[in-house]
Amino acid sequence: MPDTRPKRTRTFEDVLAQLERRIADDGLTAGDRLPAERQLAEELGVSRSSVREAMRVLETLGVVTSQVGRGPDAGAVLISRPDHTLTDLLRLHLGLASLEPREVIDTRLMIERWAAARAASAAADTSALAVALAGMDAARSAEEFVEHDTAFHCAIADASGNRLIAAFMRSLRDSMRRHAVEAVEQLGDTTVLRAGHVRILAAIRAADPEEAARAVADHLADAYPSLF
Amino acid sequence: MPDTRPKRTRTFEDVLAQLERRIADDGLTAGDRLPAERQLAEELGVSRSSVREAMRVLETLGVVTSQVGRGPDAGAVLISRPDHTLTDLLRLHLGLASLEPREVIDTRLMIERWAAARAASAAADTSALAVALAGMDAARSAEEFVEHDTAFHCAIADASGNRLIAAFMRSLRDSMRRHAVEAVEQLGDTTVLRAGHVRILAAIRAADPEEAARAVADHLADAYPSLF
DNA sequence: CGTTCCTCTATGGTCTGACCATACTGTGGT
DNA sequence: ACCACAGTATGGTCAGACCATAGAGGAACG
Repeated sequence: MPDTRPKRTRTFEDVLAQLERRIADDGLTAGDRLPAERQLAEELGVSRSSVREAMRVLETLGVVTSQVGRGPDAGAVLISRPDHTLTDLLRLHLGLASLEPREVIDTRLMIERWAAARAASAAADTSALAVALAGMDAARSAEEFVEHDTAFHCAIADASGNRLIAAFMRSLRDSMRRHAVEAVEQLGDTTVLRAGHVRILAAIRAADPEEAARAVADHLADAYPSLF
Repeated sequence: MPDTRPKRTRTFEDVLAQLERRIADDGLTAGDRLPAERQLAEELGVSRSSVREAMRVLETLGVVTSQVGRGPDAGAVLISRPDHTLTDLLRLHLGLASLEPREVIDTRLMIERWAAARAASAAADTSALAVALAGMDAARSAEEFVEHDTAFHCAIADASGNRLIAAFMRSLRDSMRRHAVEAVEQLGDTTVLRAGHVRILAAIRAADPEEAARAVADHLADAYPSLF
């Protein structure tokens, strides 16, 4: 008897496993539709409540989205959006005080250094970076500035070509949005931040990975002086 | 009219918001209990189904765990386990083909270089690393080897002192477990891997961050030759 | 033939009420 | 002091109902 653990399996977990298996077996990808809740319940021999709880899990994990109504777009459609999941994850665990802001900032620094270096090596498209830069120059409030600043830094992650890194970057920014606005307001003058952005962009365009990483590190030190 | 979207809010999302607010306001942390489902339903004026769906989301995000029965340990208890969430997230999105293994490996390399360097700088406790090393020497199968190998690499992340990084590392390893076993089996001889581990451990003990990062990078190149 | 309008229907979202297994609580007997 | 047993609060599940939504499909009309 190798398995002495009773390890009760709840019904919705079984539904979850069946759905995951079905996705793998049928080779379903983003855009494909899952059967309707009532139909799934009947097929699997469970109640609709259990199916719904499984759907809620998949939705939380950014794997499906649900639309009411009728037609090709209605029902549970497979998507691929890990962003919201990570954002919720970080926000909640920050709220639970089980993660320190310092840990999040350090993680962001790690990611952004890597992404900038990678973008520089890959001769990535930098047009999104330029657009965000212009947006920051036109910003007339801290919130507006932070919005374009976020776009700039997420564009760096996008330019790295790694979607997992990019999703993580977006989530880190989103979960720290409040801190970012406060930091910008405390700073008052944003010219030093602009200089940092220009330097990062130049390094990526010059295909200089090490300079890009250094520029990012220096820029974050400017943005969060209290943490360095 | 900047916001024409009615953006319907489902009941369980409202419950989620209320719960998050309550956690923040009451300063609840891991170990504290949430009210019972029936009580929450009555307090918030919603059905128990909606409360349960919200609970399922929180459970998926690694914020609560539910125990049946009665007593101090029963009911919904706040926890702090982002590990399973991240693991599920990666596994499902890999299954959906919305993430390439290459992206996951790259992410792991980024994390582990950072963690090793940080551990070296922080003069971290390396006893867990030594234990895992001994475990690998005693391993008599690829699975067993990978198990201790995972422990070794997670110990590096733990030693960095950043719990977010550590959780991410653990999830990356878990979601790539199958690949790791295959890689070890293909490699056959594990002496080169052992040498890499010894070098990493030595660098961390010598408080040499740059050598630690280099050692990790070289080691991963040895472990996944097909990807470099 | 095309267009407009209305009805039908499948969908997710919500609620109610019930029953079950579980695991502690408390009581009563020894 | 101990033990056995009924009580009870908990999450887990189910069945069935109703609602709002939004496309599908046909009917009426030009």
